[in-house]
Amino acid sequence: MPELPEVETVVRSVRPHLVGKRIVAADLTSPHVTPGNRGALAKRLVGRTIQSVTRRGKFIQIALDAGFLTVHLGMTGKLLISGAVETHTYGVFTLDDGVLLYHDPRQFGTIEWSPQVHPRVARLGPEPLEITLEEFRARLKRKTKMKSLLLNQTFLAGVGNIYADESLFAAGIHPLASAEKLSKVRAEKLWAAIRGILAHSIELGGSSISDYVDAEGKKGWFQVEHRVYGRDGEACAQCGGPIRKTLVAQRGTHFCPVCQKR
DNA sequence: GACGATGTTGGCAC
DNA sequence: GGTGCCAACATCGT
Repeated sequence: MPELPEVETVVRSVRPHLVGKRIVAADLTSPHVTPGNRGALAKRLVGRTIQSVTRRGKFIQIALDAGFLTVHLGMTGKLLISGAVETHTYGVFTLDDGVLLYHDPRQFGTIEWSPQVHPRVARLGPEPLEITLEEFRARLKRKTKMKSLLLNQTFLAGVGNIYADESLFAAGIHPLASAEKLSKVRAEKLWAAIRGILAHSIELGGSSISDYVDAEGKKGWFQVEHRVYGRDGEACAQCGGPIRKTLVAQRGTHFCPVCQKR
């Protein structure tokens, strides 16, 4: 589900319900989502006050008056500020005013506490909406395929499968194109495409592919703007030829063989 | 019912 | 530092 625009949307929707609230109870029930001693984690959280909720890459950082609660939604994670406890609800945070639920059928997501900024967050590359063109170009100097590089969170933080495919299409770059051989002009096109697409998606509340919703249960609408992702066999919006789907870096990769050159 | 695919990441072998 | 492959897990479509 969640790439940068979806996580940003979740953060914006959950923030006003959390900041300033105190955690009075935490019920954690998945060894995958909350590895280690869950009882000890719950105990550590009780009594803490939430100071801020921010996004870094695809991570949600909840700053407490002692340490950080870092949430990654994995493929199917959801944070909800209301609703019932269901089969795949693996976190229930009772607040002095309200509740925060974590729901994650596949349990690829994680909720972890750390005294400082989480090491997984510390390792992330720059934010795509903040990086300068100069720095972006400098970071392209790697012997790898563009699709793989865009998925690498140490290159840029927050781009996933959907936005990698959409950005490459918008810039007219083949997913297998070599990163280090990208021309100056095409590098700038890609830099601008990533920014434009992520920003536009945030405006539309992200992409709701299967059942993605924000913390208040609202769907996003950027999926209707997808030009290649999930459009295998459909006509390309630019040339009318068929969009193709292949496998790159073990991930389904959608592109237009006519509009995207290596 | 079996099989393959799904928005993510990490570990392993090479 | 790369790539390729597999792993975690549940659900849905063919």
